[in-house]
Amino acid sequence: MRLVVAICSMDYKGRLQAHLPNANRLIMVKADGCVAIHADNRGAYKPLMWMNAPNRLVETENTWVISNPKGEQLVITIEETISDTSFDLGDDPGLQKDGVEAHLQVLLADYPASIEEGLSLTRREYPTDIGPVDMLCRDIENQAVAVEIKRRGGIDGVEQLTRYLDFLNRDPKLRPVRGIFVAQEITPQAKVLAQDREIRCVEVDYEELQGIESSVLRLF
Amino acid sequence: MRLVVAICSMDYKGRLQAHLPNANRLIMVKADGCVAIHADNRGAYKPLMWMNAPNRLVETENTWVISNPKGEQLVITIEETISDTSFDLGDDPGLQKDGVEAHLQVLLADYPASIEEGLSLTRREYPTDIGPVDMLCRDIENQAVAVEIKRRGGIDGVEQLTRYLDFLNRDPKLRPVRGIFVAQEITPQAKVLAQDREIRCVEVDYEELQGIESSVLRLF
DNA sequence: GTGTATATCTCGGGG
DNA sequence: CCCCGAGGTATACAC
Repeated sequence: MRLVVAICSMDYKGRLQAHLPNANRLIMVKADGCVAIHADNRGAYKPLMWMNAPNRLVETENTWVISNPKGEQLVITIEETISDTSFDLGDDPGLQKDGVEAHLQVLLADYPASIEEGLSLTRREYPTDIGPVDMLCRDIENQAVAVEIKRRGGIDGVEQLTRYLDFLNRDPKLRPVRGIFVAQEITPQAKVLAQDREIRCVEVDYEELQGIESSVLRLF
Repeated sequence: MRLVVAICSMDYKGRLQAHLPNANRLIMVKADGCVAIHADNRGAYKPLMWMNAPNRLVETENTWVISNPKGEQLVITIEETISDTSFDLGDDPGLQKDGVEAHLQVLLADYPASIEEGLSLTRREYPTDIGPVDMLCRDIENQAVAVEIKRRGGIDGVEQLTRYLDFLNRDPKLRPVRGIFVAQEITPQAKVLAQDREIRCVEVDYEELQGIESSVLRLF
């Protein structure tokens, strides 16, 4: 990784056009050739500009031209270099996550009854023409139930489930299919929209589910 | 901006839990207190871990604890510091963009006929109970037309326009309102969904529109 | 502050 | 390869 601190201006032309006037910034060039430019006041997450690998970096006197195969181009004009250092960091093992939607899905698939009494799982990621439903279940009356799971439930999640229901209800073997929208928290607007579509909303407690999981594990 | 290259491990606990094993990485601490960690092989855009400002950084012998008011916490354990430098970059003027959806909207608002012959603009950002439609127009037959504009048109955009149409069609002064989905490119699935909802799809050429704009400007 | 829409979103998975 | 869905999404903007 090469770290260059320099007074520079630059232009990006590709998916849009953007220009950065002259200022002091950090230019980060990673081992794989990708480039990111950061300033001191624009947040930790998003670079001011960037170019993902693979790309070609041509460096002349005071101009860097970075091009990628998709036709995007970043041109950096360096007025003054404050610092220019390089480090060999080696490969990063990457991170281990816990608590995302995928895990919430696993927990709920193990204990569908925590969504609704008598609910039993038919299949996870049940495929439709328009994409997979998180869970397809049968309720206590043996009616098909499509379950969409989100960490945070918003309008878009209700729309998604509505699409799935639309397609699932075209299948005579399943029809009629109703929907349950499950999330750790659901916005009021999403609840209103769900009610309008006759979709049930269920808010679940992630840590409580984990508690059930671990207490069951403790039994075996 | 402080740049620390170090062999370190770290744990984030907040919206989820994540762990990064020991490895050589760059820790970037910006003037506003935000922190980002980058490796040499994980892309230019997204940090391995980060903490947005505002937050509090407590640094002891070989442990950094970064906490924010929302209760998120990042703990970095430093095994060996390779480099530790600081730079005063000053404020960044920020970037100037061209070619995003907002600009596409301006161009289309100036030349609604480029969407469909005889189309005329009633109002941009026409408000509905559920949010503003990009453009409300009248067609050559004087029928109301809701136009949703995207740079790249996907399923979500069709859903959005469908919601607006649903509400607009409750207004007796407008009814019946039809929809046009406008984008530089539209995905096949979005076209299928749009056709299913009787929404017309129009793909426009941004550079061509700019050409019209500049040639008109040249006349005055 | 919450909610909604955008982003050069990025990133990963499946057809 | 494109499309879709998720993200500790971040970020801007309206209510």
